[in-house]
Amino acid sequence: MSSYNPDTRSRILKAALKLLEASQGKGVRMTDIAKRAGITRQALYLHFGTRAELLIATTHYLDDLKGADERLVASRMAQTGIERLDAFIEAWGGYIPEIHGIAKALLAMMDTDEAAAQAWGERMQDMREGCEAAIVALNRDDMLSPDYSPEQATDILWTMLSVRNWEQLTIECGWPQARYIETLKSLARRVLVADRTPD
Amino acid sequence: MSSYNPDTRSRILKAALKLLEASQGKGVRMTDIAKRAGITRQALYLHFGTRAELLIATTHYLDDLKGADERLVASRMAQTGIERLDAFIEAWGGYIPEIHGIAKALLAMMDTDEAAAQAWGERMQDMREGCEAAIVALNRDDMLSPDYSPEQATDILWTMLSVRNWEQLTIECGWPQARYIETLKSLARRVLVADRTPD
DNA sequence: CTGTCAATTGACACCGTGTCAAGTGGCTGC
DNA sequence: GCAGCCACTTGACACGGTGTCAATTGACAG
Repeated sequence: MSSYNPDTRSRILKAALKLLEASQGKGVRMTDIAKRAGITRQALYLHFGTRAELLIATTHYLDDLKGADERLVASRMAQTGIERLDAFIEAWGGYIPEIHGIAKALLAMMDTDEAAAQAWGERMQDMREGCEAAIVALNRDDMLSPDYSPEQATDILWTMLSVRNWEQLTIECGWPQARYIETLKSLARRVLVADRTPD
Repeated sequence: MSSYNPDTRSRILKAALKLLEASQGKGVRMTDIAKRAGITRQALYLHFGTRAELLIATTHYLDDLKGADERLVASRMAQTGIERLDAFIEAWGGYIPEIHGIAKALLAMMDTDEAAAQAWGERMQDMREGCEAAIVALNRDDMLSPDYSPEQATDILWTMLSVRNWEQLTIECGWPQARYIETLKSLARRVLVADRTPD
């Protein structure tokens, strides 16, 4: 279902990636990808059954390329809960711009395409686990705000770190990436970390 | 361009609204709306030039119906900055579920349709003004966190209150509406209001 | 020399939006 | 009572994008 000439296959993935990055995920058609990969549109379907399948494969390709797992796993090395929270925000927040194009394309298909919705959902679930791990670490250190249960805190962190929010702050509000990261770290602390006022 | 039989026109708007609400904005075609309004698809185009135009008209119809302006303006009556922040979050946060269906449909068109993008952008700009007013009031009371400029604070509040975030928390995380409102109020305070620890 | 197989060419179906031309039926004014 | 207007209908079609199919080409392998 996906193992013809491996050379062509990765040429397709590269083409898809480039186009999606360049156009921020908007208006990239099968024809365009084929053209850029130097094959015909129909040949695309010899490698990927549907547009959604190709897009999903592209995200995995990107993950490998950028070492997504390594980055996120690294954030688990941090000692204290707070360090871990910071490290996770840096890792994920720094990864968003890299996946933004493809993420947007997938996001746009979600409403109409079941497979796309599921694939994106899975990725978001993975990301959520990172949030949860940070919250658990915070809680272990007795530093989680008493206002929220670990689950609620996870929901909040997960929502704060959504791709849409990154889009809104950096693209719509014009924040530089560095400010995005710094502000999100500060926001997360204010919201999730217990006040240590009396000490 | 939009003034034939006013009866039919509002029947169309009602139909569009019902369908968009019922289906959360997903998969509502011109045919469906026409059918529900009791006319043909082609007749729709006698009243609204394009799907985007119809959707936009539907949002205005909804605003009138629900008294959107009144609600949001009411939040400006509050005395202190903090009251105003709370009032605004309650007003807007309470309005989101009502517009969610149509908002999602419009949101989905944004990538492909210039007019839809612009219309949604304008609405979000209006909403942003509400955020800004609350921030300014907070600042006037000397209660705005020194960590953020009024503009940055507005960006943050505006992003926190996005429809997408509401969707994620209520629909994906399963939060009841009341919890959404309460949590967002508490979040906004923690983030935007200056610490009054020493007194 | 034959078979295999990736890829090509060209055609077509499906869907949803938007357009057009000709027809229908009701109400209005003279 | 009929002429004309006008909202709406019917039916057809174009367009763009995805997905499918059949027949063909050309390379390489045994």
